[in-house]
Amino acid sequence: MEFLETQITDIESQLHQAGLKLTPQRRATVSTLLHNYEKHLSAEELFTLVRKREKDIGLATVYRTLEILFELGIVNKINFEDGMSRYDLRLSDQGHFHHHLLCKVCGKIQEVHEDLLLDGEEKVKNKFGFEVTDHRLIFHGICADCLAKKSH
Amino acid sequence: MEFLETQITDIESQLHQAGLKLTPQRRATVSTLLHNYEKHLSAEELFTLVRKREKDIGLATVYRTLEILFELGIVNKINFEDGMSRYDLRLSDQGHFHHHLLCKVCGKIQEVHEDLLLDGEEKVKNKFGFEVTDHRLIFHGICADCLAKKSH
DNA sequence: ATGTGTGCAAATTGTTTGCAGGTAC
DNA sequence: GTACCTGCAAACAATTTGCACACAT
Repeated sequence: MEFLETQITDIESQLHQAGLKLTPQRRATVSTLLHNYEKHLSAEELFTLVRKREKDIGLATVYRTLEILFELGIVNKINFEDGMSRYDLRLSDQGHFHHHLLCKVCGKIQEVHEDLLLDGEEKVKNKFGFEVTDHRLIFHGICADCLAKKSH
Repeated sequence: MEFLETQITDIESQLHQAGLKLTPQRRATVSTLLHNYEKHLSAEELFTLVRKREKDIGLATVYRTLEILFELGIVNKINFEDGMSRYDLRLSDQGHFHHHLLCKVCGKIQEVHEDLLLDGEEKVKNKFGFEVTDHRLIFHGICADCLAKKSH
């Protein structure tokens, strides 16, 4: 768990570099995000969780904090076509090989930490002169659990 | 341009198979989509274009038509994180190797029709037991034009 | 004192829905 | 006449914004 504290300190200095503060509300938000990094929370879901710990916080602040974290490149904003944005921490050690599997039966989201793009970014650079800074890769399909249930 | 008529006839029979009709409003919507297939229109943008041709149509109908086309797998619904869904025809001849480059400077969206995923779907199947039916791949970055302007 | 941050409620925006009527087989 | 479709306006839901106040330097 000291691992999480390190991450928060890290984020705090990134905020300071941008002339921003890590207020109690922001600390609670970031910390809750860190504790649920694999859950792909929406702003409202995050808000309900944060509020359990920090009663003095409003939904707008959560939105504003997420926007800041997004601008600083600390979180990714991902849309799984379910009507709202979901937020995903970009932990410094996991590089940017981070994709998703979205099950269209149960809605579960799994993470994939392998490089499935291989030299895709190179190809794009060579062929289109396009300089890649980030990407979104979501596979839609049916997860192992749902496949098993289907063929019971 | 008969190419487009063929596509519409094709879509018409897919609708009929589902017990649905290709009404004048739907025809105008589909046709406008076909004529702008590389533009990644949002529902409202499409609506304004359609209305030029077919005055007797409402925004709700465009949304309903797009929803039907999406359910039938005729269009993809893609979110470029700009606050609304955009719609992309899945032309039958281009397979499903269809990715996007999103320039964060000028907002332009380019299409990539090469297979950048290689055996990615295979890997996902083997490692996670996840059966892929579709995917979304968007590269974020800076397009050639904006790179050129930057280093003028 | 200036700039940054806040909660709350109101405003905004993309999308969906209820409804009364229209049309095709 | 049954099932599908429509436009319109109202409803809805996610997100943003205006504002008056709070806090730190």
